[in-house]
Amino acid sequence: MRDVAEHAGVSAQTVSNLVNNRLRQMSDETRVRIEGAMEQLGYHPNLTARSLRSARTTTIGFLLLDEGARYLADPMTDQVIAGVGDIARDRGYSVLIHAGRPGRPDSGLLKPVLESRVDGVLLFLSGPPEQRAWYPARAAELNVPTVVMEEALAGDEPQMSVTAENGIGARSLADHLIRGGHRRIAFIAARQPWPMVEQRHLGYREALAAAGLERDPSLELFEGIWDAADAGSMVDRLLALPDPPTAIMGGNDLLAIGAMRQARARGLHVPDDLAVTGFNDFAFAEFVDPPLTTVHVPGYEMGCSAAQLLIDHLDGREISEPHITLPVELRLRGSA
Amino acid sequence: MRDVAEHAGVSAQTVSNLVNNRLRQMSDETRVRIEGAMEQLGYHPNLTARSLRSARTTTIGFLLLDEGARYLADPMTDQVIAGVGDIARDRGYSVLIHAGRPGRPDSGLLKPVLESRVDGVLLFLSGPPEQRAWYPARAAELNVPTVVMEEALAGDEPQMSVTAENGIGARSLADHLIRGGHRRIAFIAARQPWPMVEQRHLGYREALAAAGLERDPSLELFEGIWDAADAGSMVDRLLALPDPPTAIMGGNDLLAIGAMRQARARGLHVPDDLAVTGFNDFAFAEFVDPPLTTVHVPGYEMGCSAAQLLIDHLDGREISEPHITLPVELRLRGSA
DNA sequence: CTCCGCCACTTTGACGATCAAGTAAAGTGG
DNA sequence: CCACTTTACTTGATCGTCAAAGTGGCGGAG
Repeated sequence: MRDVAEHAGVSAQTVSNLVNNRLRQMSDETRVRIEGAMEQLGYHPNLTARSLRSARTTTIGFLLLDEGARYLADPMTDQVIAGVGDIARDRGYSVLIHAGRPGRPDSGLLKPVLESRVDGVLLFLSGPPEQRAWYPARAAELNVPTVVMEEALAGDEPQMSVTAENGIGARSLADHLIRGGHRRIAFIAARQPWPMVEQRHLGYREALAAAGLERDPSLELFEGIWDAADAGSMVDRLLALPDPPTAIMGGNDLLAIGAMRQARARGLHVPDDLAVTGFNDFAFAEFVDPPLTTVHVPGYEMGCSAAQLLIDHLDGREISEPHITLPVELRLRGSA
Repeated sequence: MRDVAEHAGVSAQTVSNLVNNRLRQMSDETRVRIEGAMEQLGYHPNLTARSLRSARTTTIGFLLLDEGARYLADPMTDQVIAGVGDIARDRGYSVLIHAGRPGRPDSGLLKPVLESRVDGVLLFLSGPPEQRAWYPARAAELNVPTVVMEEALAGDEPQMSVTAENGIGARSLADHLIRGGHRRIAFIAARQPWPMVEQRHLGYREALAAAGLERDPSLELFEGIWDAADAGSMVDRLLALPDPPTAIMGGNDLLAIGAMRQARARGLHVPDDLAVTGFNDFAFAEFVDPPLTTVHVPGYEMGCSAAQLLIDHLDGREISEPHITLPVELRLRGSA
């Protein structure tokens, strides 16, 4: 910047003013001269220096707490990332992805915050609720603007949140099964709890209760790592029960697909012998055999909303509603 | 840092020495005192300042050039991101995601480089080859370590590269079809070219040539934006030909699935009336109906390799082979 | 007893920008 | 013609860290 200033015969501050669009007091002549110098020298402002001085990085953190890369590789998450990326690009922000290891809560996940590399964060958590709670609390302590993803907050926390109507979706899925005559309905998910899947589990139980069906713990399985193969072994265990289920609700589409495959491998017909439902409605749900009955969750829109919320906050804009719950949509297809 | 120093009764430089593990000259007593002060004050070094001073950001850029969020939302890309994220986390690096708009090549994509926010970049390009070429060239000009993804480089460029055996994969897929008696084989892809898909297209043509089959341009369609619906309309056009194809190779799995669906909608049986193949072997390929014959591309491993290559280079390690081509694997299933 | 070298620090001065305050010159009103 | 405002800049300090050079005290060699 000093070079540019010298080249244009002005002070560095004047160059800074131009770069930051403070043109209220600058002659066109000077502006043109500086622009020429910048062009000629191939100058671009150093964002690191700017960040240091101004204490703003124009970067938001996409923080994932999860085993291995499960969460990051989830076909739901990439929709969210796409939404976040699009909004961030339009608003002039960058996105820093950082993954933390689960286990005892510690600040590893929040490293980018502690190191002052981001202005705000999007939090994707997994694990038991009492462990998850630690992170937003710590973020509040660190006074960093935070959007908690996929978690329904009570509304009195300092954070913002974006989620989908997971409970409602699961409930209507279960209602659909119950209307179809099913009385023994199983719910399967992975060991590592994802908040949005917990909401689905809750919706499932509510539907059972509302229909006067008793809850059977042996029909609720939480095993494996969100992999189709894990669904297979859970299906085996369910079908080996003395009174096996006639319908299985998968915590997400992947488990549903794994379940359907295992059912077919065991000679069962879906949906006649065993109904199967998914959740998320990822791009391929309608192409599997039979087409998957699932709930459409607007991942891309969730990413957009979250990024918008966070960036609006960072830019000091008014935020009308800090807790967003996006609607879902039942997609009845062939599998249930 | 100054606060910590004062608290511990030493100079800031001494704290810096401890933080950077320069313990050669430090009494245990002092070390313990400083550690106590850091703990007590909740001190964490400011990475922005460190970056400014040391001209290193310990951040790598994941740069995507694409329309909307197609590339980012591709089920292949998220595998790659997962791999990159895992390696980066283990090596102490962060990942900055930045998307650039396609069109006339400009430095928008390389903004994080120009602004000195990253130490090196992973380049995911799309568009015509002559436009793509601009970016690695510009990156070289800017002297930033670069790994070009999904593109087969000649080997004399300053950049590194990671790709998969796309040509070989497509070739063996086409060979399989030809062995199966197919003589009219179509190839469909999106309008916006992705490098790895070009390699596949090339492999397809090589296989035809090797089998003595004449190439028919009306069987090679490039339309839409990598969406299943686009595949549908391409299938319509192909089947309306006077001499329609008996097999369709999709540029990726998504198009293949869209093609299968359209074929079925028109009352055709896959694979008997029309054979369909995909590419990538994303998680759901084996669950569609019929299970998709495709080529397995190791997305996660590609991400790992790319990140490793780049970070090894940044850390000054010896790199034995800067151009990596990972093997693919033919997955013959039911669709062809 | 002096000198040297080593140890365990301290001091100084960037890195590249921004913020806050200052100033010369030109313009305006009475 | 003077006082005051506006315009178009400039100056100096600072953000948090790290590299390089400096310093005081102590032990051992000569």
